[in-house]
Amino acid sequence: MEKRVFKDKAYSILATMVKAMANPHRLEIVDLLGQGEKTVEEIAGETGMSVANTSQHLQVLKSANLVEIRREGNFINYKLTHEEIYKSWQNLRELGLNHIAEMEKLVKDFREKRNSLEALKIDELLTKMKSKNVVVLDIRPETEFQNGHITGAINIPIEELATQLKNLPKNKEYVAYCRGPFCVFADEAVAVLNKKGYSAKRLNEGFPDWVLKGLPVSYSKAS
Amino acid sequence: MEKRVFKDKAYSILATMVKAMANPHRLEIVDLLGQGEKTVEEIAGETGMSVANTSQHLQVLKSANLVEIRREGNFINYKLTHEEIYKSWQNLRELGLNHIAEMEKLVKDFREKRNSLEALKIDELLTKMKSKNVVVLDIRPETEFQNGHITGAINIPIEELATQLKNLPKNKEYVAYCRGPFCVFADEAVAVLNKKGYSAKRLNEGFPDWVLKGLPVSYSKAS
DNA sequence: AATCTATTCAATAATTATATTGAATAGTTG
DNA sequence: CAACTATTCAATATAATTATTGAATAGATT
Repeated sequence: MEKRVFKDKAYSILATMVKAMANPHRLEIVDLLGQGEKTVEEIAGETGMSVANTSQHLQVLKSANLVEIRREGNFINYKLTHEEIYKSWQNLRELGLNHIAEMEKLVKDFREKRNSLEALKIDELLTKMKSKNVVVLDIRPETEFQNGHITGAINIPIEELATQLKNLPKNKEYVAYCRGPFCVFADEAVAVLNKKGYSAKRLNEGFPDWVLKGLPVSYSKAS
Repeated sequence: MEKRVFKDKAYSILATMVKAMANPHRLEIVDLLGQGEKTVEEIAGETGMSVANTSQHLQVLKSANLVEIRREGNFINYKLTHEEIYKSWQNLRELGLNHIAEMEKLVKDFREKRNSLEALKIDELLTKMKSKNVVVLDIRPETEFQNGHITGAINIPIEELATQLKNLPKNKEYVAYCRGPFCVFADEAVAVLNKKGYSAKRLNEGFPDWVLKGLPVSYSKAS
């Protein structure tokens, strides 16, 4: 095969894969599936899209082999085909967060209103976990927590936070995390906690980022 | 700002960036600019595109802040705005190379014909460089070599290989590298060397990958 | 200032991507 | 097997992407 033909094919194959990611909805789906498998309906619900549109975007991801399905009764569960796919997304996400001014401003404005601007990096949390009496809060839905969570974290889904406050002593330091930098459960939790007089910050990254760093993870069986 | 609005904006900003990469020609340009800055004409020449089309694609990359320009007389030099951009490309490239069957087959077929299938990884080259009498050949054009190369490598641009053979002893082991996995200078060099009875393999990765690993690099001034 | 040169722009045509709607399908449940 | 449910498909309209052509521009050279 000739040189130029080879290159054209190589870059085309890769561009096809990149194109499959090059859409806001599909990036959000990839981000969401970093938590584990989800049904079409769940994905539609989380992303605010219609089911038909969600399905169509999932087909695009599936054609590019970025996601695969597992049938379970009437439901079809989608998941990422490889962990590396989340890694690539994470990489692109960091590129945007670090170098697109518009992106920085968007996150800053959003977090300022929720007192969650002063966020911790994973490395900073690790230091705190060793030396301080810090409580790590997982603000994701219960099923995602059961699927895997930071070892030592306690699960308080955002809707339960208000009623759980009475069990949280005020003399501790709180770090809230959820799915990733664009997951706002943690921001909402920090807003509530700070308002009630707690010392709370959010973790910049989310659970999948913790996993990719090879840090300790625990699971809990559904009851 | 409302939750959904925030997410829509965040994923849209990132999708705009990813879209800027989601094209075979633009991926090739990003790959090429990993070697350092190039003029529009040079990029057009290397990629086999018309100058007008190249310019148009460069505008797309520039709008996304992936590349920036430096004027020099009549010429405009394009370069990547950040090293992380190459890193993201590298990441996507590896994803494709490892998980797209079509991609694996393409590379395998191409290299089999050139006896360059048995390629070394950077880590393997490092081991060899310590213990063996290996000669590292940089097959890129002279200007790219001068801009930075693997410390200890000698530069033999592909057109000069035939005439330089007389200076290469046959009792050594040769490892040829160029720009990256899709750069075929190294494959061509390996094909020539093996045909002439040398023991030669190509390096899987290219010079930018060596740099991103933080390995030793040398420069040479233009004469 | 006139000419030259590298690059960009504008207009076009062809192709591809997207969201919406409602119908079709495949598997489950009664 | 009929009814149901989750998902996919097909058709449509609108919008975005791409390569080509030739003209325009901005800076350098004479």
